[in-house]
Amino acid sequence: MKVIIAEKPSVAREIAKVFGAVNKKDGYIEGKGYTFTWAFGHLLQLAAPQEYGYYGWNVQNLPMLPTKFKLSIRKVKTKDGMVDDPSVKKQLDIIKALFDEATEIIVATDAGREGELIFRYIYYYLKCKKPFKRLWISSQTDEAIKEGFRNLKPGSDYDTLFNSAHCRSQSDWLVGMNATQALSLSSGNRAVLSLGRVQTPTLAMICSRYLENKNFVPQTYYQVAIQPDKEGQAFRAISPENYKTREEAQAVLDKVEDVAGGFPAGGHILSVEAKPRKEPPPLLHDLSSLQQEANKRKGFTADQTLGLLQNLYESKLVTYPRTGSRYIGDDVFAGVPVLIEKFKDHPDFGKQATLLIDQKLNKRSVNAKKVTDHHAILPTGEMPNQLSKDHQAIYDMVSGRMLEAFHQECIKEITKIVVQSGDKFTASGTVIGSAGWRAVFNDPDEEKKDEENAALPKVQQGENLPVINKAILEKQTKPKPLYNEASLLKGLETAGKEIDDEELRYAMKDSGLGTPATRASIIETLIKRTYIIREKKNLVPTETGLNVYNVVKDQKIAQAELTGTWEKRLEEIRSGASINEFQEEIKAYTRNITQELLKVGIPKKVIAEPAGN
DNA sequence: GCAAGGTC
Repeated sequence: MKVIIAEKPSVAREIAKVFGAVNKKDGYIEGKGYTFTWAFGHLLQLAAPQEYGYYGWNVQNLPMLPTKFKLSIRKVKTKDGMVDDPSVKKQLDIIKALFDEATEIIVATDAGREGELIFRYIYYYLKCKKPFKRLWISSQTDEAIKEGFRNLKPGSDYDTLFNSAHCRSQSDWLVGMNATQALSLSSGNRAVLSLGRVQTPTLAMICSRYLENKNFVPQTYYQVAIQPDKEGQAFRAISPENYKTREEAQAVLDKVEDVAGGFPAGGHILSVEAKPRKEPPPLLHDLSSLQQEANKRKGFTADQTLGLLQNLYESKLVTYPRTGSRYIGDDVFAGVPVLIEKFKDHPDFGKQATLLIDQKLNKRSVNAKKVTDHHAILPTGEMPNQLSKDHQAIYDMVSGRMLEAFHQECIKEITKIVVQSGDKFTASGTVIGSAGWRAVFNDPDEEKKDEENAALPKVQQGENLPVINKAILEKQTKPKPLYNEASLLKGLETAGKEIDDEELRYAMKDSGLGTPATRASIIETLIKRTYIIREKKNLVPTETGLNVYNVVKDQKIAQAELTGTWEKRLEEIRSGASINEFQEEIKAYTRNITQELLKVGIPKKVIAEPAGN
C-alpha cells in the first residue's frame, strides 16, 4: 500500500479525486490501491524549554541552548493550561497506523520550506523508516497532479530543504525564547515581554512611525486659488507654487484680474491639454491584499478577514486563502470563463459579468511563473446561499475582484488648463472615458487629489473668461500617517526593500516580514502583549510597547535585516552549505542578545497604558 | 508565561 500525505485535507481530497479514490474513512481516503491522508499544517513543534529541563523562568537557565531539539505535539490552551491538541493527537495516530502499513510514502505537503518541515517532523517524530518520494507541484489542477505523479522525486532530493527549514525553526526558538525570558526577567518578571525575529521589527515599525508622527512639526504654506467661469460652469485653478509666507501669496493674489477688481474677462486661457491615460485592472487578490481591502472597506482586522475567508474556504466557496500569489496559471485561467458566467445573475455584478462573457479577457493576472505554492484567491464556482453579512462582504470582494482582474483597462482623460490672471494658474481634471474594470464596484477614484476638479468645462486656448473669485489657501505639511492594519500589512510585505546591502535585500525580496499565514497573528500577538492598541483604525503603541522599543531599537532583533541575513544563509543551506556554521552563529547571537537584555531591563511600570498624545 | 511557522 502506498500512502500519500498532504499538508491539509483539501489537497488530499483533490489528489484522491484525480486517482478516483472515493472510500472516505476517518482521517484518510482509500481507493485504487492508495491511501490519502493529511496533516493540519504543523502537527509538531519544537518542545518547550521545560522539556529540556529548563524549569521556570530563571536567569540561571539563560541562555537556553538545547544540544538536541525535541518535538512535541501541537498544544491548545485549556483551563488546565497547555495540553496536546486532541484532534492533532488523533490525526497523528491515524498517520502512524497508515505509515506502519505502508510500503512507500509519497510526500504531498506544499512545495516549499515549511511543507517539507511539516512532513519531516511527522516522519521523525513517528520514527518512521519507510522509503518516501516527493510530489512537487505548484498547481493543483488534475493535469498538474497527474504530471507530478509521473515525475515523483527521490525524497532525499529535499534533505537540504529540510535542513534549511529546521534551521529556521530552531533559530526562531533560540532567539525568541531566550530574548523573551531575558527581557522579562531583567524587567522584574511582572509581565511577559516577548521578542522575536518578526514581532519585534513589526513593533519597531509601529513605534518609530508613531514617534515620527507625534514629533512632526507642521509647516504652514500658502497657495492662491482662482475661480474662472465658463458660461455658468466655474472651476478652480491653483497657483503652481507653494508660498512660504502670506505676503508672497498676497502679492500674487493682488495681481489677479478678477471681476470684483474691474476686469470682466481677466482669465486668459494659455493652453488646454487633454491626455488619455490607461489604467490596467488590479491583480487578483492574495491574502494580504484582501486583508488590506477589507480593512479599508469594512474596517475588518487582518485576523477577522482571515477567519471569514477560512470559513468560506471550508464551505468550498473560495480557493485556498493563505496564498502569497496574485496570479493564476494557464490551467486555472482556462476555467475562468465558466466561473464568470456563474455571476451573470448576481444582483450587483451581474451586468459586468454578462458583459465580460463576450469579451476578450485581460490576462494581466495570468502568469504561471508567479504562482508559488498556491495561486491567487478565486471563487470556486460553488454558489453560496445564506451567507452572514460579513461572509458575504468578503465573498463579494473575492468575486468582484475576479471580474475586475479580467476586465478591460479603465481609460481616463486627464485635462490640464493653464490660465493667466496676473500669474499663471493651473486647473486639472480627470474624466473617465471608458470605465472598464472600474464599472464593477464603481468606487470613487481614491487617487484623485482634493484640488482636482471632477470635470472641467470645454474651454479653448485664447479664450478670456471672467474670474469670479480668488482666495489665499492656508495649508500645512502633513506627517506620514500612523499605521493602520492595511498599511502595516503592506509595510510587512515590503519590509526589507530599502535595505542597503544588495544581497540581503535580494534574500528578502519575495518574503518581507512574516508570511501571509502569520501576519494577522503577529498583529494579534502585539495586542495581546499590550505593546500596541487599536485606536479607531490606527495601531498605536502603548507605554509598554514604547519602553520595549526603546530598549531594543538599536539591536539586530528590531531590524528587518535580521530576516534578510537569515534568509540568505538558509538559501545557502538549501543549496548545500553546511548547517553547522550557521547554527554556531545563531548560538553566539543568542548568547549575546541574552546577555545584553539581562543587563538592561525596563525599570518601572510595565502595565499598559495608551501612550499619551 | 515565551518564537514563528502551518491549519481545522
